[in-house]
Amino acid sequence: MKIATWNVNSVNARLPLLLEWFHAVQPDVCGLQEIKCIDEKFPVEAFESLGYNCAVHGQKSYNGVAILSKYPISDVRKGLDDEEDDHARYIEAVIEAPKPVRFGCLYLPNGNPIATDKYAYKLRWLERLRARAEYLLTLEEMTILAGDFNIIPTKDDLWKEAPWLNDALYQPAVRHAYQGLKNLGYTDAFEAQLNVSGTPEGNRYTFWDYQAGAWPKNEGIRIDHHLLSPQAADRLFDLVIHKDARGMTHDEAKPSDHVPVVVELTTKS
DNA sequence: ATGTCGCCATATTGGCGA
Repeated sequence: MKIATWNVNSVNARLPLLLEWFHAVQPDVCGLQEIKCIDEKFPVEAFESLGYNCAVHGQKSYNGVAILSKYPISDVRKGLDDEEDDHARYIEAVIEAPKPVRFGCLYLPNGNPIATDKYAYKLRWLERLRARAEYLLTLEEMTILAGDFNIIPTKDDLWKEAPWLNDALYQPAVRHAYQGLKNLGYTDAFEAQLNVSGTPEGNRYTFWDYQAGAWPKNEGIRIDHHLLSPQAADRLFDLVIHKDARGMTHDEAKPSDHVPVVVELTTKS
């Protein structure tokens, strides 16, 4: 069972590329972030024609998340909790596969610049995510929290440390909060797979900025993650970062600045 | 830090967010 996450930077601007990729890769489930549209403008029919069910939590212009699934989707939840939050950044649902998976798709706040309320919002959002993550573990289900975390977990997850020392993606408090999620009992799928089989072609980045020639210079960072509950981690079989998607074009469509990351779980009993 | 994107208002460009 293939479970993907992809920050697409506008689902409608990216649609031809997305359809090509979904047709080729055939993930069973995919979380999308930064769809940048309201629910009514999400291209449901295009994805349905490829065999996907859609659950959408959209917003005008910014943010917005969605879950696509070849299996039926149930128990859809939009938003982390009851706290007031005018950003659409979290959607969760149960994927009704033979072995059901609870899937949380998240777009964590960027938080820059760090001396502002944007950074405080990121830290608060991390506290709220931790509370939800902690609750989900009590269910003792196969659970995956995946998305654009806007967190660079370690020094190995960037090409050079200096430019990031004052960036919200690499602050000690933010990295500590990510470690805290792992301390609860979640496994970072990339780290776990790295321990088993190394990094294919040496790449571990999931994002390359549009600016300053970051992509041709391979100045990337790893910020798109899958966190697996113990029940899901026990079934981790593979993880593939689709680096080639960063160079994809399709007619007039340009690539996202993020690439898809696909986790494969075994379905044997 | 910035060589770029995408969205939107009320446009034919500029502000915003990333």
